[in-house]
Amino acid sequence: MKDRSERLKKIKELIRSHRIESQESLLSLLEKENFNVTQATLSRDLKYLRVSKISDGWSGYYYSLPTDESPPKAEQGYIQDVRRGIVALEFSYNIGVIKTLPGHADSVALALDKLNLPEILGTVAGDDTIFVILREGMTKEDLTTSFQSKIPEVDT
Amino acid sequence: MKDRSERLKKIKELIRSHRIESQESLLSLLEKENFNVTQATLSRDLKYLRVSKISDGWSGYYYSLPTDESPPKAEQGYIQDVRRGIVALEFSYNIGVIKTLPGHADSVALALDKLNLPEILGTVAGDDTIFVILREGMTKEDLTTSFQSKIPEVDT
DNA sequence: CTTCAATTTGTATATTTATACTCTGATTTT
DNA sequence: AAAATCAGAGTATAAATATACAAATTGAAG
Repeated sequence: MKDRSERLKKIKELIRSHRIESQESLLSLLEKENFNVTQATLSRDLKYLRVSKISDGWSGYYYSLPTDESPPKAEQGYIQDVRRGIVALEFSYNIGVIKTLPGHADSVALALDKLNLPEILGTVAGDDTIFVILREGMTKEDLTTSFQSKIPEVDT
Repeated sequence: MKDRSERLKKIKELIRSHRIESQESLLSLLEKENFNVTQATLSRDLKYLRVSKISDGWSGYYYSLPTDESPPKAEQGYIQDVRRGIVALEFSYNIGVIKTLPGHADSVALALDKLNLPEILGTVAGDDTIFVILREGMTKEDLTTSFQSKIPEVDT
């Protein structure tokens, strides 16, 4: 059927470009694109597409396409929310390494800078990786606390 | 703590060797091995391990370890890229600075990333310079060892 | 040994996701 | 054209999973 495959395509596109943490939020993204279905259908679509929900090992979960479906396509970001672009965050001493969706490091780093978090001395962005240098005395915990209090909501 | 890491190890082992379709069934496998925990703990373990539940596309779901836990694929091509591009490598604490031929930083860094070396937390590339952040506890020596085992005949 | 802070876990529950059942409309068969 | 078959989707609900909170445990500092 025509409608279904259109929808499947759009779902893949959305998953590639956004950090999506639940079927409900994916659902509302789809609505914005004028695809109106229920959560049940979405669940079936995701099963069909072999999409998996994986952990960033830190603050939550997000959907991901199977590896042979997620090519390194660096596309223009419509990321407004810092958290939405972040795929993983780990620390080594005073340096944090953030992994983002491909091509999104730049915009996420910019957004991070704008937050003016006291813990952050500076950032450097590559394509899908950001280094965050912490100020002396600041810890990973300080940052995550401050971070979560500044970032009001997740997804839409 | 001792118990936890034992358990995590066993969980990885079980996931590698069985098709596991729910936390409950994983739980009972663990019980047989004398690990007694609740579903909640298991959920947290799986999050920590970044285990994901994936669909086989038709009959159901099963747990799977993240790809960098499973056998590495064809990385031979990347190895050549890495070898060819590196001009110098020096460390300051947990940060390595790699000098490359002009304009090559990007491709070398990409190749480095693909190697998925356990010592490397992340990289960011400029034009002819790459920063490499080491994981906590890892040293320059660990990296060069691991590096040379994957890439014979490179001086650092 | 005590105290304080950090980690780990269990309990209870909320949230999220899968699915049994049913309906609809499209397509094929007779 | 009616009957039979089938894929897709909605509804309601079951099943699975994540998490807030409190209790327990460990480790470090005095």
